Amino acid sequence: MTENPIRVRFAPSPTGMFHVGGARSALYNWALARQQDEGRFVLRIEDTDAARNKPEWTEGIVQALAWLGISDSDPHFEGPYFQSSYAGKHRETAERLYKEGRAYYCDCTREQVQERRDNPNLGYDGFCRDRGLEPGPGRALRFRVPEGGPTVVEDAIRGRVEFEHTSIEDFVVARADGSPLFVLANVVDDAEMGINQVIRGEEHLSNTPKQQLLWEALGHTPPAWAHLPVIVNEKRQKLSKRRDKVALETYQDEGFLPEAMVNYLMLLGWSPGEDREIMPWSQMEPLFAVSDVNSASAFFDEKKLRAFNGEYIRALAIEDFVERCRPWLDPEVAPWPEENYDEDAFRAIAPLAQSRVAVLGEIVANVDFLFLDQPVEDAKSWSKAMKPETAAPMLAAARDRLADPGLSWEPEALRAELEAAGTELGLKLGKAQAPVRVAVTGRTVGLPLFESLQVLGRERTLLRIDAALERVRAEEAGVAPAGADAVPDSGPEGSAATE
RNA sequence: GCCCCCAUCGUCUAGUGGCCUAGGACGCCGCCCUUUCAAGGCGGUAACGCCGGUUCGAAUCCGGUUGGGGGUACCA
Repeated sequence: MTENPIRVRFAPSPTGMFHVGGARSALYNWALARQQDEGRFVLRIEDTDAARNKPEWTEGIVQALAWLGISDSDPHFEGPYFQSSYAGKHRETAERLYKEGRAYYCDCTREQVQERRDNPNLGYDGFCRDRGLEPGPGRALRFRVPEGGPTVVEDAIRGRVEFEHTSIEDFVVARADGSPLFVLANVVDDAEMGINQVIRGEEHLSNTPKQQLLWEALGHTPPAWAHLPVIVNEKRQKLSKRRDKVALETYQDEGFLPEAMVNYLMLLGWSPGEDREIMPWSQMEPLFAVSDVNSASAFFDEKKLRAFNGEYIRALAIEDFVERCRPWLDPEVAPWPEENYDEDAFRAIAPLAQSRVAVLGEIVANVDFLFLDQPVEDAKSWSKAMKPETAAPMLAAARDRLADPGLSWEPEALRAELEAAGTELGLKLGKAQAPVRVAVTGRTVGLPLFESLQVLGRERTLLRIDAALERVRAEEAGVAPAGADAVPDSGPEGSAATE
């Protein structure tokens, strides 16, 4: 279509969070810019709304992009530019539009506009079109939409879209105070920055005929358009920051890998074909084409994202996995006392956790038993594992066997002991290990038990089994568990004890 | 209301007139493996919204219909 190198742009307004929909748009734009040596991805911060414009938010945008792999140090990256710094150009253009008769001043108030609509289907009836009003207080500048003929938008994703001019009102391009509106500023900036391909969300499709009219009025060739389908929630509504989980930062905090997020986002409306899904960015980048983007809205399925994330986590080299877990092990956020953390212990157990976490944040619950003074208190796990008939004898037997000073503290030996203890009580290993697991980790589910015990160490294992045994016996005797670590728990535990 | 967009398994999609008794992935279900939970292996469930055309032939083309969605600001 164009021989000139592609220049696309990503133009978010700084709102304090980075929307996943914006992330997908950015990625699509980025892929196109990267496909050509001279292709450029222009970042423009639309900060005209002074109310929501803080420097740190811009920083957040740059960081979020970098997280996705869109680095401002890449030669294909240009900017950031700030819309606010083009205010002069915007006003100049508005004035030019007026001087050339393409726009006129209007002193109608909002109420008058409402009253004046002769056609109930159109917002403004063009009352001031030919009144020849001069610029002045209270007068907004409206674009004179040409009479007759439709404006045809050629959209790379949707094809030809026609808008009859009778359905486009004379829209305001500059407020009474002279400040430009989005529709104008956006066009002026895009033209100024040489943007020749606009890829953005479908919510902008209805702005497009107005913008195209503006491009033409200004004597420029409009860019090629592509309107991406919106990303929706389970109710099939556009993802909104008010009610939906849309902030990229949230996913980052939970432990989603950028590789997985990028992979998933790319697939929301586009497919590399050939039944391929898990595919690194480097392979998708050259394959991507806007014309292949699906036109139907897409549901953001976190379940599938998690599955992808798990895949990527499992594919990590163990060293990498350990490093990536760091942020959640940080003393600032970890639930255990800083001095309890043991790097060697973590590294020893990490391989077992790698295939068990779907998001990195889950690493904490998997290893906390190693670093907490006491295992976590989980009433459900306790009542499920500490069955009155078997828990006490099992714990006692386990204690006796594991306390044997001659026992080699290794998974195979530990397993053999617990298995034997269980057999004596008529319990299969599955049942036999449960009380021990809960005594030691606090939970019924977790990493393989014998390796866990190995890393935890003999001392602490025995201490925890003792404590659990004491508590079980106290509960069986109908006495409320005493001691500092006893956590009162009514309902489920009481009923379990009477079973 | 009006303008515009959209429509294949629950979800994301492949499919561009015959290769489709519609393929993959996530989810879900079952089995295997198994110390819990994962992971892994095997198998299964499940879709072309509806009605008309066009055509020898339609998931694919056209019209309508229904149902979703987006936009309707002196917001971006």
